[in-house]
Amino acid sequence: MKKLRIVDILKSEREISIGDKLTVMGWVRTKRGSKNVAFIALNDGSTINNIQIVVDVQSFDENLLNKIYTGTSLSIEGELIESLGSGQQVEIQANNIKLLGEANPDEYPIQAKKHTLEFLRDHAHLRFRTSTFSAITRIRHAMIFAIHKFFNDKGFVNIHTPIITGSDAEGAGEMFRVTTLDVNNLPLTEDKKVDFSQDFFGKETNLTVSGQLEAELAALAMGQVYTFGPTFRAENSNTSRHLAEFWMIEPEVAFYEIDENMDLAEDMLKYVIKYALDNCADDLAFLSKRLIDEEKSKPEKDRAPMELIEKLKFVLENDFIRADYTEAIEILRNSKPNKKKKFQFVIDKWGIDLQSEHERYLVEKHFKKPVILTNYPKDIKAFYMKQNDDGKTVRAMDILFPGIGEIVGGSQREEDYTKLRNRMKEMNVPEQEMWWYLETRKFGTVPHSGYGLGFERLMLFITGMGNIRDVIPFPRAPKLAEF
RNA sequence: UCCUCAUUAGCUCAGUUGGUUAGAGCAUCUGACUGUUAAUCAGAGGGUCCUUAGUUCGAGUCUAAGAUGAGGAGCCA
Repeated sequence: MKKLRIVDILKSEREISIGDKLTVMGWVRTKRGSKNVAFIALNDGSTINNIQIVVDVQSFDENLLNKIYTGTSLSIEGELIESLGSGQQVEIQANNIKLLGEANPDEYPIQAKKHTLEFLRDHAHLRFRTSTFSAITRIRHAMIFAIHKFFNDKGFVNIHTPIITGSDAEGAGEMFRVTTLDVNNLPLTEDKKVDFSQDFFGKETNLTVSGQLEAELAALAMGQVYTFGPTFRAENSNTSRHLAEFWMIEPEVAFYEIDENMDLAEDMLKYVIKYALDNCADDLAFLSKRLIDEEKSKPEKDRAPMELIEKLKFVLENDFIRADYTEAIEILRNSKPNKKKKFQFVIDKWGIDLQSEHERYLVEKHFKKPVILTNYPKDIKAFYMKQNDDGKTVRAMDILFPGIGEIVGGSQREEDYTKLRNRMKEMNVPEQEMWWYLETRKFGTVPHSGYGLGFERLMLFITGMGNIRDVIPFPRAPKLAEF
């Protein structure tokens, strides 16, 4: 008997016809019914949609049927029939039901009703079984695949940069230490410091906070490379936009100026959005509906101006705004909230860093589109960014998205050996630990650019979810490592 | 880490000015009924009111500390 996944049973060009026998396996979403007939909505994770199993109650053992609840796993042999009900086109008339695994309703926490996302976070091992989370998980896969496809089709080479790093000079945040030393009995040097020469690597090591520096090494030989790997930040960040362990995409391209870098980032974002619209229509429709329901409980002024799919199409069809930091400061300085001192941080002079409230004003109120800001003051950006001729700014670019803030951060890199070395000295970046990075500027240096995209931030945008802990299966954050 | 708010049945929530035996919907159980769509109808069971200390004759309700969660901020992707 043919074993089929639910997605393949429900699609229009299916392998089997009405009247054919088949086997289907999955988990019960709901069971309804009575003495004569029962209906089981079965889901196997292959699609957001369920297949309806029709059970003639009289021809089955009552004890078996009494054990079928939400969460129970079943193997069904039956016949594909056209549905007599109105909610679906086809369904399966069960001939044989095998109970694979019981789910005691007194203990099984997931019910056939709406649960809060907070509750599901506490049951992360079971939340894959909900419609919302299975939709997110399928979309997440599609986005991973789309990103690799985008870069592969453009001839990029994927680089696995190290997860354990011996350099603590990347300056991108607090790091998690990696050690095999006995933390209850640390070896000490003569001056009572921990003796890391006895550690596994013979030196201090940490989990990576960015693959960029290593990706640059590869780009300065391979031309076009990208990384897509786990990234770790030990910051005590308790927000809906931060994780301690997240996935980052970092393309790095030789012979690339900042404008080409912006084009690449915009093309990539639009490519993956289109990929989602083309390949995840059912899941997006479900999430859109879910979001609309959720918005109904909010006051009208706090509601999103567009529903999810409309928003994705809008971003796809419009050019991102490109503006200089200096222009942004002028816009903000002359803005109503600034003049009325509604901003918590009033914009008074050139050179200050933009706060979330400013970025949100630019994206959501002023431009009403994604915005790429460039040419930031050098003092608020990293040491490796290319210095402009004005002596004040660097060729940084941040892409700001509505509702999410900074989704991409990148720059043209400083390729001049002397300028880079001087900047490292000014910013107290230890030169001796970065000798390998500097050597790429000493030997055959070329202009190059790259950026970092936070994958989970992209997922927030694509799915319309509000909390980053709901777009990754097993979130890591302060006090959160249960699952 | 800071600010604000929250924590009551398995889940989502209500609970008046501090006052008798803490309620509802869903879920579960029992029964009825039905090609049902998170089925419906009737009934039943189900509580460490987050924890600790305090105020009070009396605390779900007031105070303090702590835990956990949410929203916002900082850091950033």
